[in-house]
Amino acid sequence: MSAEERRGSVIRAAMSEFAHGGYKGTSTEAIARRVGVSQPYLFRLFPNKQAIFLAASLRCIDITRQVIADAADGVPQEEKADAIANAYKKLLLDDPESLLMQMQTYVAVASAEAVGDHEFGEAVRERWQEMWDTVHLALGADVDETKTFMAYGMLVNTLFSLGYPAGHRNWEGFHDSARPA
Amino acid sequence: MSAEERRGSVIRAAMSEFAHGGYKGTSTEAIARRVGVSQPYLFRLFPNKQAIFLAASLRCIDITRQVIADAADGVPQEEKADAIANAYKKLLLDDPESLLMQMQTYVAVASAEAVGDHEFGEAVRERWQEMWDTVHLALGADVDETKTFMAYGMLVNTLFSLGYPAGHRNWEGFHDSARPA
DNA sequence: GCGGGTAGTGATTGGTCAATAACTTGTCCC
DNA sequence: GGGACAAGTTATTGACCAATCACTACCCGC
Repeated sequence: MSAEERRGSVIRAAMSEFAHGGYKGTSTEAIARRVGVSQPYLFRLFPNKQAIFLAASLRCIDITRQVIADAADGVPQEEKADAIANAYKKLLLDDPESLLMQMQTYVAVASAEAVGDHEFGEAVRERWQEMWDTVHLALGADVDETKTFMAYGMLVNTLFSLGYPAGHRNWEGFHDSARPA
Repeated sequence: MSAEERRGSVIRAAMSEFAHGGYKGTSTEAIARRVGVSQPYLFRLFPNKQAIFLAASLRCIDITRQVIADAADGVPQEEKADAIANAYKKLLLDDPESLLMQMQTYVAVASAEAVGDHEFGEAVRERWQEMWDTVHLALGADVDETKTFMAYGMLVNTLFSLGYPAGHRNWEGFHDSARPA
């Protein structure tokens, strides 16, 4: 297998492992085991653990952005907001690791920024902005509407992370499929 | 110093340490050093590391809830939303560790729930619900208004965590004092 | 001045982990 | 068939960490 292909599998494995364990709580050994290679080989493919985490973070945001873009594609303007919202809810249900990795990314950026490391945050912000802009354009480039839409998304993220069960009153008004089991 | 007082200082120290390092990234040694006691003594005051983290999480939510309650106290109904929003933004600026700890709590709950541990989440949800209800009552118990208000709060959390600098277009529409430096 | 309870420490243990260095295997080209 | 390069491994190192155990120091009532 070529190094580039291996890097791809490493990123996929890293997303799963980091999603559950976070940066510190995930060993490079665990990632290597999931990929099926030896642990030291990871350091031939990436300079260090941080680089693997960054790649996983960016990939996670890219996937989300793609889900949004696909959902909005070919849908009449007035239905785009619903289409994106439903696609995002479906993503959360079908692939809960995606939300976990997203949250892990946020705390990792916040922690890095807090100690003066801005490189990691810069890379994440760049991709995150692409996601924001994808939503913005799809919704007709209305600043307030985009902001409100994203705000509800972040609230869903939080309720989902906190494990609020289906039927809880905080979920009133959200579509059924947005609720965790 | 009494054990109860010590527990208080431990929780305060733990909030700072866990905020920056997360659960796995923070050693009990670091907490003990900040408190000024030996590391093994922490395990006389708390049964284990998890219990310290939980106490720090709950305290963090309590503080936020109190800030909200104080801000709404004695303010005319139509100004409460602004008063709470401004007080929350002030909290984020004055005490950034508070947001970090909040985010660490969210990922910790999500991770715990993902592996079938619901006790930690249950304790956090209980306190978080008190915070939600405090906002809900202050804003006049309108379900939709509360939800939108909280949603904007969660978006501010995310933008702040990602370290978006002041003046960035994503912050348009938010009050100046909500922007990180 | 002594007994008991409370606050607190030192030493240790069994385990984990990122990263480096040195070595091996396979393959393709000339 | 040999040389060169890419893919991959084993062994190791130096550091860190949660938790337990046995011990000490102080204070209070009597």
